[in-house]
Amino acid sequence: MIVLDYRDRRPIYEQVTEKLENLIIKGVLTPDTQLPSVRKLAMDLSINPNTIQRAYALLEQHGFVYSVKGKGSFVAPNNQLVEIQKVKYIEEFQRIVEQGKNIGITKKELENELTKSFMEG
Amino acid sequence: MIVLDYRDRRPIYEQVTEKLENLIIKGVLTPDTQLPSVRKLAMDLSINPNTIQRAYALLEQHGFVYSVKGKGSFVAPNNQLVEIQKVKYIEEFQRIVEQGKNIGITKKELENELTKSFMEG
Amino acid sequence: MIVLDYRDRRPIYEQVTEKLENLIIKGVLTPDTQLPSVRKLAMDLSINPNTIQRAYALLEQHGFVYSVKGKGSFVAPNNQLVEIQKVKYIEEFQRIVEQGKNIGITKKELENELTKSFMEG
Amino acid sequence: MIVLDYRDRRPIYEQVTEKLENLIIKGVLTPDTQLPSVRKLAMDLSINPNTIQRAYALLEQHGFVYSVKGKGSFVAPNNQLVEIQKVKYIEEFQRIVEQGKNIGITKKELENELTKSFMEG
DNA sequence: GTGGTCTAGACCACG
DNA sequence: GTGGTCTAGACCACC
Repeated sequence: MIVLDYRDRRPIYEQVTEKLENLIIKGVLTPDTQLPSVRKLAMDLSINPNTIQRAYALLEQHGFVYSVKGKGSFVAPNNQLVEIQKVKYIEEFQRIVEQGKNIGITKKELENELTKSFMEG
Repeated sequence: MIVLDYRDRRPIYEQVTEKLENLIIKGVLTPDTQLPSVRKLAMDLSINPNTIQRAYALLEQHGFVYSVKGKGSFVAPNNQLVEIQKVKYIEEFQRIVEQGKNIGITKKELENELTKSFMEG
Repeated sequence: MIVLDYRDRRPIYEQVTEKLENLIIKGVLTPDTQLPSVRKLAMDLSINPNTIQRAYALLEQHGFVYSVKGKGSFVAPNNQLVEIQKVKYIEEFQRIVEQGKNIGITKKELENELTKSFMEG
Repeated sequence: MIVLDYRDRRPIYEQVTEKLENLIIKGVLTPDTQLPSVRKLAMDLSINPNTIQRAYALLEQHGFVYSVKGKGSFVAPNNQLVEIQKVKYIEEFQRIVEQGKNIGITKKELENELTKSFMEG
């Protein structure tokens, strides 16, 4: 379900968080579904439980998950989750566009790339 | 000429490198112009000379600058530098668009953001 | 495993880098093998950890190694590394042959040296 | 007569030395010819006289030149000069061949490069 | 424990 | 004065 990339420069817990968030947003994990336990997921990915713990904490902080002591972690009902996620994404998108303008990229060029990206995928 | 952002998660030497590369690409710093000395720029930004040293080393690696011991660091004649830079940028842009598709962003939304970004700036 | 030559004019971090690259190319260090930690290797060679750090950073840049924060540095799967290395070497070889022609060395002489070198080793 | 390359990583005085040595070995500068004065050559190359001074000192040390106080520097009668030069060169050549063996270069490959280099030039 | 960044201060080679 | 290397020691993020 989740594949880690140790050559990715980002920390493992961030990768795990992102992957799980994507699964939730895409609807693969539906509201109130129970996530695998910290220990189990840690075993599956053969990494340290602390790392999963941290990822789950982030998920909860981001509002994707709620945890019940003694029971486990569950997917939160995604009310405005997608919206929040989108807003954050848009902010990053604008940052990178700004950076592009700094090195002389034109609007046209970016639109072309956009078209290209949305054709194939 | 350069303003550091200590809240930026990236290391300082990377920020300095990027800022200087932008200045070169934009033509503010023209070929064979002498950059400020390692020590002077360090003083101006009130950071350690080693950090600037590292930034300059990166700039040299990237081909934006050539350094002569005992003389100083100079802007390199920019042959295909801008092109290389653009290619790298486009790759990153595609990565982020891909990520957007993963969370359900539509082509239309991104095009709107593009228009917005290019209006103001 | 590594022996430093303090009379060598090249900086230490470069010597370390080269030695490790050779070990990887020769297959002594195989893909995904963990390198000694920065601090340990520094102790073994009785030099400063920063110097090893720099060597490892170079190795990563050259694609010989990938580093994971908190875990360690590992030998990268060597895709075309050997080929790239060879190309660079050939370039340097041509440079030195060119230099030889400048001082009147003949092809014959160099061929003799070649034979000599490949006999002993 | 001499062209400097400021992007060459070697120090200027070494470049000057090498260029002059080559001119002497090739016979362009014949024994007892007077070299340009330190100040004049410095002016011609628009570099610091100290640098030329150092190059001339090296040349004298290497035996390519003898200097007469108050008169100037003169090309030495090249008795065994070429031989000494060759010996040094051969040593370096062997070093680089050795390095090639370390990364798995074969004798055949180097012989091919040799042939290539001596064809064109 | 690991890798990575930064500072402070020294020293070298070069011009 | 310049760039470049190295040491010593600190701190951070990560596992």
